Amino acid sequence: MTLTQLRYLIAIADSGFNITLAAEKVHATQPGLSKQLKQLEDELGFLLFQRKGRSLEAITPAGRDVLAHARRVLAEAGNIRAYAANERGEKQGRLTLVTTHTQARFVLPPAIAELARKFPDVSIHLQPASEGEVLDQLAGGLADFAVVSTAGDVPSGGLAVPLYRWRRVVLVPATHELAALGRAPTLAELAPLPLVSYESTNKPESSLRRAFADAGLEPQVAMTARDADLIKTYVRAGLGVGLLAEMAVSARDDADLRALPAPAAVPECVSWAVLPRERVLRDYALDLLLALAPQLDRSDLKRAVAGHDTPAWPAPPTWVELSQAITN
Amino acid sequence: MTLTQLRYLIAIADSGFNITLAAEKVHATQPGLSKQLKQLEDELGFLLFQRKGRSLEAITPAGRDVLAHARRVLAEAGNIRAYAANERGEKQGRLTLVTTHTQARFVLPPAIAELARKFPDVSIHLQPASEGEVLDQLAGGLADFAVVSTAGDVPSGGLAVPLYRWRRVVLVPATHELAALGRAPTLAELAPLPLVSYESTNKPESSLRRAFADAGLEPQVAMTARDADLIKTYVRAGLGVGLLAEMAVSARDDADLRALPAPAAVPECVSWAVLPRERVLRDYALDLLLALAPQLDRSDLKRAVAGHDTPAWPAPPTWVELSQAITN
DNA sequence: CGCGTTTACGTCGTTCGTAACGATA
DNA sequence: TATCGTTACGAACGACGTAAACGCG
Repeated sequence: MTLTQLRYLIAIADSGFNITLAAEKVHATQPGLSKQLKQLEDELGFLLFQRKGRSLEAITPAGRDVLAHARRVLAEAGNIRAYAANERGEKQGRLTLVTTHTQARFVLPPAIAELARKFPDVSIHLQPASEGEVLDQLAGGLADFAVVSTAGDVPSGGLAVPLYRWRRVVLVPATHELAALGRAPTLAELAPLPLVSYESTNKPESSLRRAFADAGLEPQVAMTARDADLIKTYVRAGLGVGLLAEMAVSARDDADLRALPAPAAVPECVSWAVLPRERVLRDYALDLLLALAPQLDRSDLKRAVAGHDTPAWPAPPTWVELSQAITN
Repeated sequence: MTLTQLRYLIAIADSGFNITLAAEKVHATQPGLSKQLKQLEDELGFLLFQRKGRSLEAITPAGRDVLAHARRVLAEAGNIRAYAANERGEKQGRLTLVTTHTQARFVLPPAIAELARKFPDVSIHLQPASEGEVLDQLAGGLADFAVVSTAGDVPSGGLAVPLYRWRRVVLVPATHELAALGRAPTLAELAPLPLVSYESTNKPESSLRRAFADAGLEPQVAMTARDADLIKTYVRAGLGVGLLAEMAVSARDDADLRALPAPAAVPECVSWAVLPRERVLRDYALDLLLALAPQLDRSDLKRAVAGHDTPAWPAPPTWVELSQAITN
């Protein structure tokens, strides 16, 4: 058993059991992978993939178990390499983030721009995912860290670092009746109106639905969309009243719309960075995190990542405070 | 970076930085290890060991971190091998248990004898350790599982499986005044007498000390010893009243002594098997566990080890019930 | 001068890529 | 017939062991 064999095994499994495709991914030849796979199977004493004729058809149950362990082996080997790269002061590498659209579109850009300026040889990969998928992707080892939002709970699946607090806003065309209201509408005022909001609103446990339900009201959700840009588009089209994250509304781009605070009963949210446990992050990943959350202390963060203990995090600023701190 | 290099690294660290000694342990030559170490250091870009002249003097701080990751890599690789050996129905291998003297001397023998009969090609290694060291050794990956006892708490550091319940007994020479008592002595009756018990009694948080303290009494501990045989020896010598695990007293070997139940205020203990998380156990290890605790279900156990969830364990029998079940 | 590490060197095994072959849809 | 996996073969690389050299106590 060698690290190479395990790497090939993973590549084959991740290529849909296509050895030729896997060979390209690992920059090797197809017969090379074929042979190494056979050697690994010989050493272990059983087949890792079910053959149909000469083709690989599926992974065997035992293969699935071996694969899971192989991923851990390679993850740890990767940790050693990442640690060494940090130790050497290496300035190039990859950085993969998994996050939702709102974060990627409205929050991350300045921090990522700064990172790209400071580390021009780091290739940055944004992995978009829906609210629910983010932490799954992270658990799969596909990203260096995740950025997610919750209304209340601390996200699980890793070391959760609070970044900032934010509220939702009600967004309407300038001609809409609510535009002249001059204050936050109440839940009761919103309930009869057609709402346009995020897909996650469809889930019964969404904080928005809960807020209405707690007030004995049922919201009229006219439409849900995956991202804030779509929501704004349909608000402009007069489809309904937008209810979305304050980060998604800009004074410059959305001058034709009017934003009001959401009802007080709609709870505040917190955005978090979730760092996978047992994963060594490159120093530039911590840099990005610090750019996202200036209130954090670098050595605190390093100790938390290494030591597996969760310190008392500094209270996260509001989005308004944070965005001012970043632009200054 | 190869698995071989990491294995050599660990061997060198575990041999007190003596490459020659490490080479013997891994069945390779000394120059081979020397060269592989150098290659690994070259690839990582920094020294793993501090050199003094030509000798290795100590591990560097970075080396310590790399070493920790390397151990995890090799542990996972070992998991793959163990899984494969199970899959193949392999009947030979190693089994290392870490446990206290009482378990090794009075509880494990019949179960281990059965294991040795069923798996003659498995070499069994009992790693003795004091009460406090057991779980540390387990965490270090040095054993397949641990057997420990607690008075109340569930042991941490792995998947804790309750094996049996047991009580302590008061042991005196046949001529001792207590011998004729015919009932359990009270704490007050024991308090003035010189006691002979385990070393762990010295710790203020020991369940024995707590029982006396809760009754407003202070025990007179005349002597502590690491193992039950020593305690019995000194009880025979008239040094005091023995207070020890019921498993350690046998009707046959200790006919010259008299055993009384301990005071009711001395709490019952539970013996546990603690299985390291994230470690694949060989099937014969589970066999041994089942021999130790017949009330367990094999598939329950397998699921618990694989699935990381702790099921509702069956209530453990008392030692008396268990020893009858084993001898039948 | 013994102990332990490093360097040098020759051999062997292994891996890898190219090319040809086989099977399948 | 196109696609994908296996087999065959030759070249290159790398690992390993023996032997010798080097430093240090």
